[in-house]
Amino acid sequence: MSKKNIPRPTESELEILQVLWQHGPSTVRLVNDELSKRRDVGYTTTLKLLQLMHEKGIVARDDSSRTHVYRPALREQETQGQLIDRLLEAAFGGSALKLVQQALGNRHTTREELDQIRDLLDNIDPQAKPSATDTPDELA
Amino acid sequence: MSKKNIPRPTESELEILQVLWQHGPSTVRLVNDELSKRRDVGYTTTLKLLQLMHEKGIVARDDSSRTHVYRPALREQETQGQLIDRLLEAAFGGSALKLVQQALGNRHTTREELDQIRDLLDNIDPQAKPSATDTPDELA
DNA sequence: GGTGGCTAACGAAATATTTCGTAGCAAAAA
DNA sequence: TTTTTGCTACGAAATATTTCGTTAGCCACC
Repeated sequence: MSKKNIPRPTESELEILQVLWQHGPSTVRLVNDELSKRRDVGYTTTLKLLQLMHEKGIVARDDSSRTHVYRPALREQETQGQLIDRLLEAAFGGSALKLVQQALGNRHTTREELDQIRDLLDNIDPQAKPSATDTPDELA
Repeated sequence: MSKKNIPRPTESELEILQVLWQHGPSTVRLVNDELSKRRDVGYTTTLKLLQLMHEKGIVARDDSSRTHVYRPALREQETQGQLIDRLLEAAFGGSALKLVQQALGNRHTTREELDQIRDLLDNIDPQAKPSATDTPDELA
């Protein structure tokens, strides 16, 4: 029993998850206020969504007091990872390279961010030299 | 009139688009055969999907002969770019950096791919040295 | 010139997603 | 205590997505 029921948040659900990830445990009111900053959405719509997410196990809730408090039941990184996997399969034929190229290519990215990615690359593969000769794969 | 009706392919539609991008103009039969390699899907299901995609303008078709031939009406790169934008907004709060970190971090990527990404980075920002001092932004 | 094999066109069901209105209850305010 | 306010639960509509069955036409072949 490693990974079975992988919840697949919908777009609306992700919107809410982001609020919860960012603000921590929140009431319906708070979540709705946040969503309302971006678009027009009714209170009961947000409530219903949170209730459905609760049923699906996407969020947990504390209903000990009259005003319930919801919190994410999915970890941000893990969820993001799954979403990338989905997109990778759905649109990039599984090639992470293409995805990254696309993400960096057609987009305005600051030099600072580019540097951070370079650091990341170096951490993933400390052997490889940035741009010049490759280290031989086999050790004699 | 720059960008208005941006078609948003569903997951099934993307599956089909990938086949078309990969194989070029194709008959329903061919598309369905490809899809069938991966999962169980009826011929008329694929047909219907292609017809709907045609209505939506996601694919174009040549129906001059009895057996229609479909081809993508969306460019692969452009579509992939939009999908990344979507995901960026939906799950990463707009941070391309986080997305790339996630894409590269929790995944098995070959050294070759990592090197290609390094090249990409150098191309995007030819000024920056891989890790050392930054070039001053302003010219005196 | 009838039959079998393909193909497109519909119509429709099953499911998933999004959005609210209404009702009932509890707590706070008047 | 009455009124007002705020919250949850529930039901249901509107829409979008996925999946097929059925029907009818075309073509090649026997």
